[in-house]
Amino acid sequence: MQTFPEPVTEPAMMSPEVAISQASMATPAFSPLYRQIKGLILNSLRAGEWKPGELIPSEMDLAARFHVSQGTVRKAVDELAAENLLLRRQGKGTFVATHAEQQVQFRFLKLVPDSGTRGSEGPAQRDIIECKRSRASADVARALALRNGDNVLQVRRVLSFGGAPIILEDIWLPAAPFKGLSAEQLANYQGPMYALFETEFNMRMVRAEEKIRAIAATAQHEQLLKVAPGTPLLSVERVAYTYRDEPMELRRGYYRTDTHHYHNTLG
Amino acid sequence: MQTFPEPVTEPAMMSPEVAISQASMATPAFSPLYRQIKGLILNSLRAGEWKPGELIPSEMDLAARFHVSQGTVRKAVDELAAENLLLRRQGKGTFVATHAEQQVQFRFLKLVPDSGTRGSEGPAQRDIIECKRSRASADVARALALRNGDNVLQVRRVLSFGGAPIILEDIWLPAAPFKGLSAEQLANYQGPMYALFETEFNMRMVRAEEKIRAIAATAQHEQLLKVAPGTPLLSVERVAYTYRDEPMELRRGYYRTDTHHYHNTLG
DNA sequence: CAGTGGTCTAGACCACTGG
DNA sequence: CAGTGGTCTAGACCACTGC
Repeated sequence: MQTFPEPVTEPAMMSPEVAISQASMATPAFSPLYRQIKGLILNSLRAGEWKPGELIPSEMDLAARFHVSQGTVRKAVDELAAENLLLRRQGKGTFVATHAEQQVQFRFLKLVPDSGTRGSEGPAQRDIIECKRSRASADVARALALRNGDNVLQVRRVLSFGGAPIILEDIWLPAAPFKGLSAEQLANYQGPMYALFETEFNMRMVRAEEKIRAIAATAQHEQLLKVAPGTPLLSVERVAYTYRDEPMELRRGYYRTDTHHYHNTLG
Repeated sequence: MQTFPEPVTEPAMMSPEVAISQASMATPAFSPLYRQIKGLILNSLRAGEWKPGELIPSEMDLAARFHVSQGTVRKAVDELAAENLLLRRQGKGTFVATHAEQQVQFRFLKLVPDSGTRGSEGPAQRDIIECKRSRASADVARALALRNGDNVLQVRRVLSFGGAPIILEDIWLPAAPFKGLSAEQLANYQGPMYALFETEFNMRMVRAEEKIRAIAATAQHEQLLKVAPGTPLLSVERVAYTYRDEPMELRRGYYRTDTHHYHNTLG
């Protein structure tokens, strides 16, 4: 494997996808070939060459396209699959992962009922309390890598399970990429909000970081979650990132934990 | 690769390590060869053939021992390394993972200061409040797969960072495997408690599940954590498991989250 | 320098899916 | 049945460690 320009055999007429070797490099950070291939596949995902839910080319095709062996492509795809960016299905092919799949309805929601599994209480009820344009406060701007006062969309909603309000969420999104998002759209859409982001705004949330605290309910919590004054609530602040590792959503969740709990596995 | 008895070439004189193929099986759950090898390596870990921190045989040696190719051993070791049971170090070899390493001092503790990284406040101070024998209550027995009233050791301790008490922990351990554990031993030991479990009781904690809730501080919390009455605290109930997937520790932690938060990454 | 894990290849065959 | 991902092998070479 050496440095060479893309021969442009047939794959459309895009992508400067050249696998760069480090033959004569002075070892300034060695990067194996499969990682370079991984990067090229990632670029195609970022560029939208294959959209969420779609089938990507077979390993053999990708191997031919990048002029490497199937094994090398395999290792690249392995890593992307481990990061939940791709989904392998034996006999069918490799697909771009999506939030719209039934199996992983609430991939980022770790709150589960104390007894039974999620879904045992029936489908979640989602009520949009409000959806408005506003200006980013200092902390919202910092979390989303915006400037103070930049336009943001602010959504507030309540999730109920088995008829009882359990979660209150405040969500902030940069206004530009989510132009046109409305309360009606949110209310009518069936499926996870992140799936709507994918199909309507071409925004795929790939990863998130959460900071969890215990707080006392304030007046607005008491009203919307129907809890007594001062009830301890779980405060879950989440920043979600896209393919490009840009922060694209800030979400502050307030969870009732009298009948549910946040579940986490430590490897 | 077929069914065959272990030739006993040289590796000591233990282990019935036979790789079983499924040549004529009616496909009742297909298990690839590398998973069988993984199981054999796991057995050696469970049996204590290699102890935490020790070097295990090279991939070539293991391949010869199991009569498979290096690539197959590699895949087995890859999975064990991904599960944090083994640790690969290029040029040196593969080691049995341990809680005693500096890099991963608090592998299971996800509480971090709001500003700065863990350790920025200096070393943690650990005060053992009590260490006593008692009998398992119904919920403790259930969590540890014991019978009601079985003997357990109960430890209570406070962790302080930067001089301030932040965490109160109640820990339950089955009495038999941890016979001899004392408050002095806990107080004198430098390093993570799980490292002490490894070296003194041959108990390696491999995995844990946590249930997180928000609760209001009670009288004992107020006193030991020096918080005002009713302060919201994070309640973290952890069950830790060994190599054999047996629950070996129940730990109820109460975290102050006014200056710290529980950090979690969602893949 | 030898020994370790890490990468890359080429080829054979297996398990699974769908037409 | 052809096409996909999944497994297994054998061999060559590279990057890193320590003597």
